[in-house]
Amino acid sequence: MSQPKPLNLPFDPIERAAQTWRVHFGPSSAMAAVTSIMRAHQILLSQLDALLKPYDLTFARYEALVLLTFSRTGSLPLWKIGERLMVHPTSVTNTVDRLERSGLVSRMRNPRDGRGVLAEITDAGRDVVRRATDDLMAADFGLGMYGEDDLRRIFDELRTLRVAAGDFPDD
Amino acid sequence: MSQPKPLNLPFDPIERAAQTWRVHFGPSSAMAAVTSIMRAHQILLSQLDALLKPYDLTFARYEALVLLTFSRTGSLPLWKIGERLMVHPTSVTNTVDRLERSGLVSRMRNPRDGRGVLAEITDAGRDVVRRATDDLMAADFGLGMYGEDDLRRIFDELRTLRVAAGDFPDD
DNA sequence: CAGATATCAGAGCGACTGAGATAC
DNA sequence: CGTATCTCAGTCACTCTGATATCT
Repeated sequence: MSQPKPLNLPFDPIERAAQTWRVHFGPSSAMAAVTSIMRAHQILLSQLDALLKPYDLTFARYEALVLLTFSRTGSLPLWKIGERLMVHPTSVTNTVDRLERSGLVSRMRNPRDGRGVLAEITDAGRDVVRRATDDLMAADFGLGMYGEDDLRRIFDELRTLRVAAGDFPDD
Repeated sequence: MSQPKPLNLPFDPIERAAQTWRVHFGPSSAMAAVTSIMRAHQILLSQLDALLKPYDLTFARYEALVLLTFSRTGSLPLWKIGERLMVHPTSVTNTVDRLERSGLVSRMRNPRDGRGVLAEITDAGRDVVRRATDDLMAADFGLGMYGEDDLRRIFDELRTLRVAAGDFPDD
């Protein structure tokens, strides 16, 4: 992914688009917000992937590893990984393939359900998670420009969207 | 892209991850915020791409078309499209290829700079933009659950990140 | 049996690198 | 000349669909 080129425009391209939008089509705050989220995603993913590159991880693979670290036994059925990370079953297969090839997890039959497969984190996997997490936390996940209040506000604000999308009930 | 599966979990997977994270690694608000942005991006992109599918457009291609609509002459050099949309030069070539194959834009030599190429929107392109924009606005860009204030707050909050990433100066 | 859990093949999308053509 | 613009070839990551095998 590399660094997201600094761009270094003399103006805010999203703000400019929003102004022009207003003239042509009308209200543009939704368009500006959606574009901001797209760009924020792009910036953050670039930074995180760059931080994780030395460990031969992507953010998606890192998240899967962390999830396994969190489980009591260090292993989880693939379907549960997909559920928690909110990704497609075939993406889980792919992610676990890649982690297994790197020796960070290993596959086992699920003794409690013959249909299923468990991904179990290896010692090497635990070691990589620990070091990668140190790096990510040192970099504040690319969000070092925000204070605690801002971070919580971003989370809360986007939670509304996730609830509306049907991710989970609003309590 | 289709609808982002409603997920329908009985709990917020990001909140749960943040709680566990706190126990294992410490403060987790940055991790929760970053994961929220990732998920928000995924939800919105799915919805927008689904809305645009009838027009054989992706959101990236739609943005390029809109940009051309906004220009005085209906045409822009490719490098400028890349600058405004914040995407890689080869991605612009690819996007314009796809739009050209669909007959929505056409390429011309730049009369003012023989090195460059202009993408010019066609009548068919203008027609598609108009209809697609109607649909997107009717769907509030997938952000209908927010009010004006929320939308502006989201934009402002994420602007800080874009400035810090070097996209443009903070005035 | 129907339903759940993977996996595989194949496609699309977008991002990138590196090399090259062309024009300024 | 060096620089800027664009294209091409190739790689990679992620996502999805549709089909299949296996097990409950």
